[in-house]
Amino acid sequence: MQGRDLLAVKLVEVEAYFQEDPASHSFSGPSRRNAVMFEEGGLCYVYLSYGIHYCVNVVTGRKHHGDAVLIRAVEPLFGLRFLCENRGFPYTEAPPFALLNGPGKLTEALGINPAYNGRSFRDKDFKLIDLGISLEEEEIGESPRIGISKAKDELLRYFIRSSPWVSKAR
DNA sequence: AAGGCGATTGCCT
DNA sequence: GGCAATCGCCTTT
Repeated sequence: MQGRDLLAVKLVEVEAYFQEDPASHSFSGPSRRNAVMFEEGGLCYVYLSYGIHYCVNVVTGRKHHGDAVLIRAVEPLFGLRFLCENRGFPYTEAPPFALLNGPGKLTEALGINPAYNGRSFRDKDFKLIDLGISLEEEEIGESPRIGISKAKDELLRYFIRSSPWVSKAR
């Protein structure tokens, strides 16, 4: 974010993807699109979904091993005005959950686009931070991943049960 | 060179 | 719940 106020969100819903995982973009090995998935963990992988929306992942594996976590929903912490503006929502203190409860929605709100592909989440202006919040086991929901056609039964979607910002079934 | 399809969303019924 | 919108990637000729 350049020349803008701070934007901050909390991750409340994610999905895990692994190299040995038929549902993962990395399953068939490196390609131009998924190349960043095979870099070291801590990088940002952005791809175009359905020719319309961008989705953002955190690369999590070692170099040459294509693992990543898709960010599916976030909760606003700071910069709500910009988040609303980016989505074309009128600003209110309590915006509808539809502002951020989907992988293509949150990238639009945060302004994440293919220019972010390959960036480090440790950059000064683009940082992923451990908030140090500890959750009880039963607070973390598990479910099959959404919108995939392979490995449908794997419970690799994780979400915070108490958060109203998660995208679907809680 | 060409065609099928997807880690989605929003609108319509 | 169904479906159109939309385009780059990947696979196949």
